[in-house]
Amino acid sequence: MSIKALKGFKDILPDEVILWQFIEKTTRDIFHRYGFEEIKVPILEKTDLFVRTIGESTDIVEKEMYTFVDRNGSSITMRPEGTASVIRAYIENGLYVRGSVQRLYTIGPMFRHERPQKGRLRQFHQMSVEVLGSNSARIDTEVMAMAWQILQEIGLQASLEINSLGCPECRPAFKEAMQGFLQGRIGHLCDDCQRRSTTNPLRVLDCKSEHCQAQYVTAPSIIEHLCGACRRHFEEVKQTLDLLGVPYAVNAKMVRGLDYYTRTTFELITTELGAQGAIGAGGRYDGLVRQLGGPEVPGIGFAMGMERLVMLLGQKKDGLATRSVLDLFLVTLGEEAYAKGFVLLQMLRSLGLRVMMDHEGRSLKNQMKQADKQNAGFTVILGENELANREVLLKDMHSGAQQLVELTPVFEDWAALIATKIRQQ
RNA sequence: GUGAGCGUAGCUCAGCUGGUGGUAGCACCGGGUUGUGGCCUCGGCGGUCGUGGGUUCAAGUCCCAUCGCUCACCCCA
Repeated sequence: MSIKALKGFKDILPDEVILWQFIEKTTRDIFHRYGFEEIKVPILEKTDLFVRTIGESTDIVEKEMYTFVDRNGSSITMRPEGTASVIRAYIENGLYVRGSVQRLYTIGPMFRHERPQKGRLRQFHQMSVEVLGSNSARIDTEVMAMAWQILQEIGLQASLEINSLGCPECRPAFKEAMQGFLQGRIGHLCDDCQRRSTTNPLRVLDCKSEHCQAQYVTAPSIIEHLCGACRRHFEEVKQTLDLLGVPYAVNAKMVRGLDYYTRTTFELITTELGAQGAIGAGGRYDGLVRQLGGPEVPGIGFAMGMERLVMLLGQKKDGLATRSVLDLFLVTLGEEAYAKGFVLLQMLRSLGLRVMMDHEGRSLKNQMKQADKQNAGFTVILGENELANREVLLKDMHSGAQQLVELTPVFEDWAALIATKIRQQ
């Protein structure tokens, strides 16, 4: 085996795909129930799109993007996240209409050149939603309630943590307060926090060092620095979450990695995934559309990591991962039966049955084994005797019971007769 | 980018202080039934011990390098 997949790029094999399909189907269904429509956007975009939305000094832009020069010399990037592309499409296609609210979702791969580890890949997949055009705190709540419902219906445990990052009105004051606070104890902080205190003072709150966290107990709280409007917004979000019975915890120290967030931010967190606890995250980004050259349209969205959901679901291993099943395996004996069987096979498929047969010239016994391996519900045995008598032997593979099914002289009717018989069982 | 651990059959792994690669499990193929699966049983296929160099009479085992994987840091879905 000489050529292998790239580091951080994974094949998803059939057994695991079953989990993916279950999650995707469940999630799509919920998206639709909440009035979301699917949008498909390109995987490649101009580099500038991500630089301008995600933020120049974020880790994603600084060192994680798959960026290269296109044949015409322009810089293009494989998307590291979905929101930027969706907003671009929203503006470019004029999806905004005065007073309208768009609910969009998209599912697909994202790319970040990071060092892979448990729950972190270079190509990973997200299901993400965006609501564009509403300032209402109820939208924030709806989006979080939807995320919560998805986990419920998939059958996963996680906790919802929320915070408010304020707006351009109130954040500068908090940033200043934070810097002042850090200045006073800069010598007691870890190297990372010393660096962050100038580059991105809010980030220190995320530090995992116990020593630093001990310092931050008395740090200024963003929530206490919110302006009146942001405060009222956050209060309404909390109240309406309570109203819907969605459990959450306020985490005033939660910071997000993308620069565009304003007001409400949230994360769905699990402790069962090693170091990668976030299985979904999002927030409000009220200035983003305007910043990209669109109208003054507020937005909110979130993304869930497919691989992390799949991993969690896989860990539960409660028999959900049943293999795909064949309705019928067609067993033939002899040349003539094989020829007739091949035509019958196609006719049965046209009638909607999942049917397979053997082309390797295996013995009856071996064909039965194949049927078993494929998890076939039934086998139909078509041999010389059956052909002569115009009948087939239908065997229920679970009970082992078998019966003769009488056919007619008209070959074209056989498939329908067999299909009917199977559906009666 | 930094650190640690691990690379033996398609997969999961034994292999002690160096002394001929395991009747190992799963999977796969075939027999035990001249037309019948699962269970059982018997047999078979299957390995450049990641790669290259070194030490040694002798290296899967020790040393060095290299590649790969994994986990963690950073950051994030």
